[in-house]
Amino acid sequence: MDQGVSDSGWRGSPEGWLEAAYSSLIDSGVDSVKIQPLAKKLKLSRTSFYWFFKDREELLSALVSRWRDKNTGNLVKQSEAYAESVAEAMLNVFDCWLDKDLFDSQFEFAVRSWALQSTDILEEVRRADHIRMEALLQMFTRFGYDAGSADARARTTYLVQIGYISMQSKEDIAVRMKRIPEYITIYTGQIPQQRELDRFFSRHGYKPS
Amino acid sequence: MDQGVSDSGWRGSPEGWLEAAYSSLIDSGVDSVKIQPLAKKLKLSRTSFYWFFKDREELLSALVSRWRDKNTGNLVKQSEAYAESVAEAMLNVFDCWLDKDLFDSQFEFAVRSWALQSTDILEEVRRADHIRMEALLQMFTRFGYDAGSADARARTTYLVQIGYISMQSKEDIAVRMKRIPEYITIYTGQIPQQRELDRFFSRHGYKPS
DNA sequence: CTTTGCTTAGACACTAATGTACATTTCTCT
DNA sequence: AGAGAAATGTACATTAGTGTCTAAGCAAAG
Repeated sequence: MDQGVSDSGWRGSPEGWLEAAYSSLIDSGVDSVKIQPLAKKLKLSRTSFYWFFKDREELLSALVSRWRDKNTGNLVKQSEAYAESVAEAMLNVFDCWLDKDLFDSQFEFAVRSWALQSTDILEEVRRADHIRMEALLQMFTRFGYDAGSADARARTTYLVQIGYISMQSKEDIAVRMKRIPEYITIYTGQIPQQRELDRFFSRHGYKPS
Repeated sequence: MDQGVSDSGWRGSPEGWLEAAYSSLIDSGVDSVKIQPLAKKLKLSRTSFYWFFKDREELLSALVSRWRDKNTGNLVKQSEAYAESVAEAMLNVFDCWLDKDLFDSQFEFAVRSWALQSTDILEEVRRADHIRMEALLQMFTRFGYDAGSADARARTTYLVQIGYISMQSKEDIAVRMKRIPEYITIYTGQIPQQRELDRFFSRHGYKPS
């Protein structure tokens, strides 16, 4: 039977190590994901790690799977969601940038940085980029943009976000919300309806002043 | 007297080590910048390093200075260059993205990744982002955009590029050139004149088919 | 032809990490 | 309560890096 993460006396578990690895990865990069330090944080013996994972490599693979399953999946899903206008469709995509459950920016950045030192990861990242941009391209095409325009707009939408992530800025949600209408206008070339914005704001629990 | 980098029998020099460090940094990240491996590559004794640099830290600092001096300086300069229209001004900025002498993308990416594991570097990167975006904001303001629009456009311009860098894609110059007019249209909201594009293409040695 | 100022290399002490072998503890089930 | 599986810990061998100290090499200036 599944006995959860922290059931009885068992202090370790694959999930525990993975969680610690994740948290180390996102705030200091792959090279900080080392068994000895993780063990210290978890207050476990270093070697007990080897009961759950073959070696460090296996732990890192688990981390990549986690990233792949989360970020790309949700972005594609949001870009395919129902919408009456491009503006609304764009706002669906923007949900990802504001909701940690849909898209984990820190994770994203850490993995991209990791790609610098591993060609396997670089491959993985490129695959993700392609899938995601393709989904956005589809979205713009669906709303009647011609090929060239749709391509540039899809790229702009995606790359601005990747760039933003790469700035690692920790801005207030209100500051970011204020910029949304302008972004929509630039990306789609159309001014969003007030009711579209209101629907978006409300689902993110934001009240414009 | 200054006797250059590789004058007589002297095989090492501060420049030699710095160059090796740079090349290791841009293709495998900071953690690969280690004295022992660098010495191996340079076919020098590991310890001779300490004649030129106090320690590894000092080498890394030299690397950061190099980055700071190059990338931010040129971007600001290009954003301030003379232009008759926003489109032309944008194209001046685009020079950076196409000319390695003006802006080193790989270096940029490596430093940003480094910021993940060092708060000092993060500070440094944030300072650079601020200075650069401010310069672009100025540019849009100069051409009569209102505050909100100028801000979003400056951010878009800058972030798309940072995002692009972060994709580490190695695309053909022709592929990138084809997208330029669309980008200009999106970023500025105005269609660029053919003669403006021609001037831009020509200075980058590109002939549109 | 020797001194002086660079320049290099070898030897040492240290630290932090990896993974393996084996013994031990603790929980679960009968 | 005892067997066995699940989880942990101790000890060891190994590797790759750091920085310091010291002896020696070489090039040009005197």
